[in-house]
Amino acid sequence: MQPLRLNEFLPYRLSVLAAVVSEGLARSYSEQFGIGVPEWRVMATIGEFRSITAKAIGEHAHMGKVKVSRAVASLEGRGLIQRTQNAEDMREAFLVLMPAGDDMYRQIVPMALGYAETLRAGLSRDEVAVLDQLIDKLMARATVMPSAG
Amino acid sequence: MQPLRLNEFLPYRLSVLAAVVSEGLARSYSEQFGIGVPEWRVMATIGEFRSITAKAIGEHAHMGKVKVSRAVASLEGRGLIQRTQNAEDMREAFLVLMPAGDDMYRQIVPMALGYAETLRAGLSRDEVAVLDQLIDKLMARATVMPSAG
DNA sequence: TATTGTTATACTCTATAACTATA
DNA sequence: TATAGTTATAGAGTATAACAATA
Repeated sequence: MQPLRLNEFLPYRLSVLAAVVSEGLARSYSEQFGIGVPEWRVMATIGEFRSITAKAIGEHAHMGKVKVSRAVASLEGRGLIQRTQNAEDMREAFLVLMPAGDDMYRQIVPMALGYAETLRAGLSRDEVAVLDQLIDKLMARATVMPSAG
Repeated sequence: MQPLRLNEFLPYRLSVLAAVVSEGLARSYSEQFGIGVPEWRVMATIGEFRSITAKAIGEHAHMGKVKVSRAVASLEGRGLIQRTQNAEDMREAFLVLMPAGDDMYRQIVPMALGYAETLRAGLSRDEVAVLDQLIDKLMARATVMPSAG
């Protein structure tokens, strides 16, 4: 049987890397702004699109509707975002950043971009490009794969 | 302000990729063998070293002592592993796979390696090598980084 | 005093499904 | 019937610290 060395095993390596990276960034914005990963992803998505429904956020930020709903409720309760029902389909609402949310967003974005920049700082321009391609390819494979075994 | 597009943001991309990859693999062994990620990591580490303490497992598999302790208790309760106190330091115990655990391990390893192989199947030999280097570099950066901002 | 490992506590997160309102 | 979104429930996972045993 082929040996399996955990520290050379791709799924394990990706999992640990993502956890370390995610925790490093999340610690910053959770300490400074008191929000968690789901709230950050919702704010980032609203900030990116300016006005968007909960469903579209879930699709864009890889979150289920329950998680989106709870993050939205939390952000709305803190006055960071506002929802306005769509008059043409009263089931859904458009979400936008309130001034306080926009302030926070404008503080988090440079910090987050700086974090990603620092991460990439050890890589050459070519390596950065290859990294992005590799992530895309692996995502495509992993998404299509039925399951192992 | 520089825009932040979530789907181009490295920490987010790594997080989603790792989650998709990890879930695909974990679904297989959880359905077939009824173990979760911590149990799999403990078994993989014992299988790799044949005999090892809980503390060393935690260091090797990036798990806290509480998580290791609970995974070990679960695996021991199912007769998959056995612990033997170290006569030279009675605080710790060496863990080994029992026959049933070894059987399971020998079924999971080829499946897990096959999964990783399928993941990499779309990559060239060069890309695989670069990927491993990139993960190492990013891990080193992320581990050293104090926090963002 | 420090270390290995376990247990307790409270807390958070999650998955599922039931539910409301609207289409 | 189907969809957008919320709420309920229960179960799993987590962090922290307290704890026992040993060094």
